[in-house]
Amino acid sequence: MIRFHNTLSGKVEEFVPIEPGRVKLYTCGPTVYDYPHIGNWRAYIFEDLLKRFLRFRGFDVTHVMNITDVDDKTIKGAAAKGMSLEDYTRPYIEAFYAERDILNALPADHYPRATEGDNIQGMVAIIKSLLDKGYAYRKDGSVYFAIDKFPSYGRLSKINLEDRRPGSRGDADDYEKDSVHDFALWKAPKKGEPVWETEIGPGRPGWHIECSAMSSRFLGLTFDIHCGGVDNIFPHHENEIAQSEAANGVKFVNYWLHCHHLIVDGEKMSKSKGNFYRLSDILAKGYAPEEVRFLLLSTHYRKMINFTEEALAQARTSRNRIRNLLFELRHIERDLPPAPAVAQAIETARAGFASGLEDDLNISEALAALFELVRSVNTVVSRGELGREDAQSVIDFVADIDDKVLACLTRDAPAPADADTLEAWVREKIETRQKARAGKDFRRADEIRRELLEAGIVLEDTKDGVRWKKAGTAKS
RNA sequence: GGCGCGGUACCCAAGCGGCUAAGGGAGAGGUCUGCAAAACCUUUAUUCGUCGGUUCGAGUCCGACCCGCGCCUCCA
Repeated sequence: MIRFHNTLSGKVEEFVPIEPGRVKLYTCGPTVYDYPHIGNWRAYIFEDLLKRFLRFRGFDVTHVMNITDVDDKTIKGAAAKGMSLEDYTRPYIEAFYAERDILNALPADHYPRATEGDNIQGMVAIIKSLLDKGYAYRKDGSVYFAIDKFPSYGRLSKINLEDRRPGSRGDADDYEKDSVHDFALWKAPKKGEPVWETEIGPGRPGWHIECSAMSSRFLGLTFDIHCGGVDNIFPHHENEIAQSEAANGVKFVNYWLHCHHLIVDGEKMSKSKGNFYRLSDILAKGYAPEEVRFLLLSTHYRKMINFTEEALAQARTSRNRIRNLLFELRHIERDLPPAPAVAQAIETARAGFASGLEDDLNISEALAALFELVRSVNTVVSRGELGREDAQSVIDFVADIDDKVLACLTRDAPAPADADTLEAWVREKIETRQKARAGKDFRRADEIRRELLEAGIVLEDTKDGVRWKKAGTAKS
């Protein structure tokens, strides 16, 4: 049984899709006024884990992620550079796709942009329906949603509007509304802003309406899962529910999953504090993308991650424990009959891994199952009792869950163009060192080993000869 | 003020009513090794922020309190 924490109920619930075997998933994507930061990736990697797990369990997942390319920030940014919205947002969209691939997140099936194709028309249709039904009203060319017409407003965020602290609302809009809590569906034209001529008049969409329109376009009026960061619960997702359910008269989303924030060195990431990181900043420190992904993945999605250099280092050593086993297994050549204990250990790990993730994506439990396999297999290896066949079974199992779910264990960086010359150079060094060792010239042998280490090559002297691997790529 | 999250070993982190409190890192001792690396074995919380309560039995449920944090305005 798969269970997820549903923000709507505040509880962990059994997951039952609308249509057996299929999951319709919508995740709030980037607002492309700037490059994505590592906190954004926490959310997208959580969503990737969710999607991969559902596919792992055999569901056919349709995933839609919107790209917000028209809002206050993109308009302002484009205006400041004297560019069109499209030209202004393009590099950020491209960076988002590029980083997604670097972090090995699966692409969504659709990435609708708000300004693209008929999307604005879709939004207008909902707004029109809301006006017809009396949920929305016009004011000075703008259209607002009247939240007092929608009694269940606040159900998702558990916000009682009467309790909201007076004076803290800091209305950023320059528009007049009947009630301060009402939100804009459609914004009247302003100088220097893009304008769409539509049935409800000229203007541009409010922020929330795009998700209502674009989710329904691909997933239907009611769909299974909607994700985002906790900060989206209010007002964004609350407003989406109000708009969609008022307009359509049916439930909008069955399961709302929200991930917690990532903080850096114990503090919220912000540009003014100077603790604002992009993926490229982390990679520049010498960490591999897979190590970053492992860290983002290895903390439960509803728990805050404290992103620190130490956490990154721990993610690396932790991940290396698994990779060291795979390295070891690839060198096993003995032919021994398969040990029943190994097959048993693999099955235990497979079951533990799956049941951990089934329980609201309990990644700690899933990884613990994997690490228990690592230890038990290492034990057999250290006794020299593991044969080639068993080794391959373990490799296949790890490759399988990595390929389908974790996506950060077995994939190696592409070999550099000069891989062959590197290989030859290392072989030559090892040979020289072996001669030195044979002549008990350990000082010379250690020198060579140190030289290789500085080049990022780790040597291991084993009974069956010397072997080498690339070290972690961090500078220290 | 309202809503919500968290406080489990040196660090990260599961467990959420009942066998000896998962797992990873780090530390200590041992094995292997010329020395390393990797790995294995042993070891590191009579105790789960504090104080009460419920219970035959509580990190696990209830209440109060202390500490840290997020949201309530754009934000993953």
